[in-house]
Amino acid sequence: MNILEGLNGPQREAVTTTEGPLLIIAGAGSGKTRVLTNRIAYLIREKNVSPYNILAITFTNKAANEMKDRVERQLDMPARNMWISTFHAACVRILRDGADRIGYKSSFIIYDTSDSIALIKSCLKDLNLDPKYYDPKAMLRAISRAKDKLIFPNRFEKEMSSDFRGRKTAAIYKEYQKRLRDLSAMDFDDLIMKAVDLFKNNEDFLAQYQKKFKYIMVDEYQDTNHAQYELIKILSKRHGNICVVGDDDQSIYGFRGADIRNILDFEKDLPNAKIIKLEQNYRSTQNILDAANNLIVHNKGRKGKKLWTNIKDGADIALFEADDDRMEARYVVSEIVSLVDKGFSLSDMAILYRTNAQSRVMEEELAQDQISYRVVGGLRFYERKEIKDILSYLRLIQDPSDEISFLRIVNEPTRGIGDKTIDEITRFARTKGISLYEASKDADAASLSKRQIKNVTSFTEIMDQLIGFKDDMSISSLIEQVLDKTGYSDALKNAGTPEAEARMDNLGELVNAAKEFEKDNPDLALEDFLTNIALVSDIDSLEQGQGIVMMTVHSAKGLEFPVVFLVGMEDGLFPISKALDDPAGMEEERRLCYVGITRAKSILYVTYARARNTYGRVVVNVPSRFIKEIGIAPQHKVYDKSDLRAKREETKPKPKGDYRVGMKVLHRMWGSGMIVQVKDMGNDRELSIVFNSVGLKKLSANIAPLKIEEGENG
DNA sequence: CCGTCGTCATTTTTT
DNA sequence: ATGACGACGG
Repeated sequence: MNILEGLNGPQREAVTTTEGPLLIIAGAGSGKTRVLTNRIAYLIREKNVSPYNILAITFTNKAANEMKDRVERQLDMPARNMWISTFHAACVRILRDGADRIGYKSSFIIYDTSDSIALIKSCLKDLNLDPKYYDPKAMLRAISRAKDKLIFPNRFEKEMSSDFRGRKTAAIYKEYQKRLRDLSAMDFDDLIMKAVDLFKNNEDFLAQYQKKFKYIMVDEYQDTNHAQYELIKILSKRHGNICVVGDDDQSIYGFRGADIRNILDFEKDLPNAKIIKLEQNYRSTQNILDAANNLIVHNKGRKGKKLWTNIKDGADIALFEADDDRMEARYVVSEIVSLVDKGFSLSDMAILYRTNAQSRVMEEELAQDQISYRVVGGLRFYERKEIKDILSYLRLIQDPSDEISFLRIVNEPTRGIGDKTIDEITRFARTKGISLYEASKDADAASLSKRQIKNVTSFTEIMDQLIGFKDDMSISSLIEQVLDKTGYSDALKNAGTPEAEARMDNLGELVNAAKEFEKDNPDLALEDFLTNIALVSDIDSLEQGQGIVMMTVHSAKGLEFPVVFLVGMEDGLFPISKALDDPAGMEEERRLCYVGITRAKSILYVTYARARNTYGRVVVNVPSRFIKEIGIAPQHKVYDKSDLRAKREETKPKPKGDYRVGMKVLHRMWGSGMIVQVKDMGNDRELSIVFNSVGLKKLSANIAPLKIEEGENG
């Protein structure tokens, strides 16, 4: 079997252009992964390149694993020597190798967002700053953006010194980095920034890697930030064989520091670069592609390309206007049922939305009809409280000097160690220059009461015992021991609530995950398990299973489904309200919508609701401007909503009919919108409705059954 | 020190 | 609507 067989012209060229810088503009569904895997196979088989010399970077672990599998299948040999991984995973590997050169232990731990926020809070306390004014999340965002741009604390300080707040932010950044180092911890952004730093300051170390990586490939290049760009640039400097694959129309991570200029300016950076466009789409029907093309031409800053396909027109795009979010969900469910009747499988379908919060109504209505579903993302598994608690125990076992983990679980479950005791231990630890855990072990020496000493000692005894287990026990058994010895299981069992039961189930899942990990990586230790968990996301484990999947459009990037429901297409939701008066943001929303549309292979549904429950309030919206841009004619499909209405009333009886709009303005909103108070005469209760500016204009038309009374405030 | 009550933010998107 | 977090009283 020939590697070039079945490839079209541009694809073939992309596979065989192995030397020098190459930019592949790969439209959605243009066989990008195939090109990348074949290119690797071509390098090894035809060009006699050693797998050892190849570095392939993908965006998600899922994509990395898929690529690894496909390469292995194609070459019929294990890809063990090849680096196929995400930016973050590759950097962890590099950093563990060179950690000592930047003053880190090679066993450094990786902080996720909530760990980072906890640490920022702790820094604020030390710096005597009010978290009300210096919002930890906002601070972390600022720091994160700086790291994306490789701005270290010193430079940040210089650049931000013009105002008071900037100086304080710089101080927080500085303190945060210092604390991270003391804790031998790195956050997500550090992984990239420190890897670049390590290379820049250690020529011999860099030379080693430059020599090794003769051929570098980067997938989803449009989503790289400046730091990632620098990393690639520095690594590829020696051999110059850098191949990046991306689609400027699918750049959707600007909020995370992704710099679309990386792709738009590729030729400027590398004047001898070759550019290949893959414009033939093998995924979707012509109708779906037309929709996508119609939409994306409204964006200005793009390289410009037009997808085409040999696949026939296919079904019209279905557009549905629901009265509210529940009816929208009802409609989706009824369509799913009829598609299943027509022979579609649930696993052929996906519901995509802009925000995670939208999954809720969908879940309720799917459950109502007993349709199995899976929600990807949202409250991620590894971010649940009980999971984080147990992981904190594991981290503390791994590294007893980890103070954030220590603080998280000293009193979880409650064992009588409160703020007073912890303050005292902290003070003691600081004066002696030891870690909190060491200080606890020396509780007698600290000025603690008898009772406090007893509580603290019982904690350290449990911990010491667990630490003793570490080396001669599997990870899963260790987790079971943690659950048992710390009393965590007992505390949950005693609670006896259904919610505690769910937590127990999740912990069971964690034990399973550990068993799975042991099976796949028999030679790896606890440290590697923790690293793996820190870098893995739910989407990575999305497998062909039963049930319809639900996820955000962001999560769906890189995936495809025969049937896609793109729901919640309303101005203010998609595009999100924050982007409404921000041209760059609007373009990103449009690209996001483009990603959503192009996930569909044969059937695409677009739905929106005129009113939607948000923050426990009813919000009246207008259809998304993108619907017009796509050019879906409303007459594509006409539905009789009466049975949907009936069904909705049946499942969730709502007050009907005779509202009285009091027009008492509770709160004036952005633009000309407002919140008004409404009296529901049917149920004798009051509720408030939010009207945005356009919604207000259409008030009488939109809410025909409502009787509007004279307002108090006009 | 522990639990309960009230207040507040949350809804952008994630490695 | 719901959950996280801080303030209070037992």
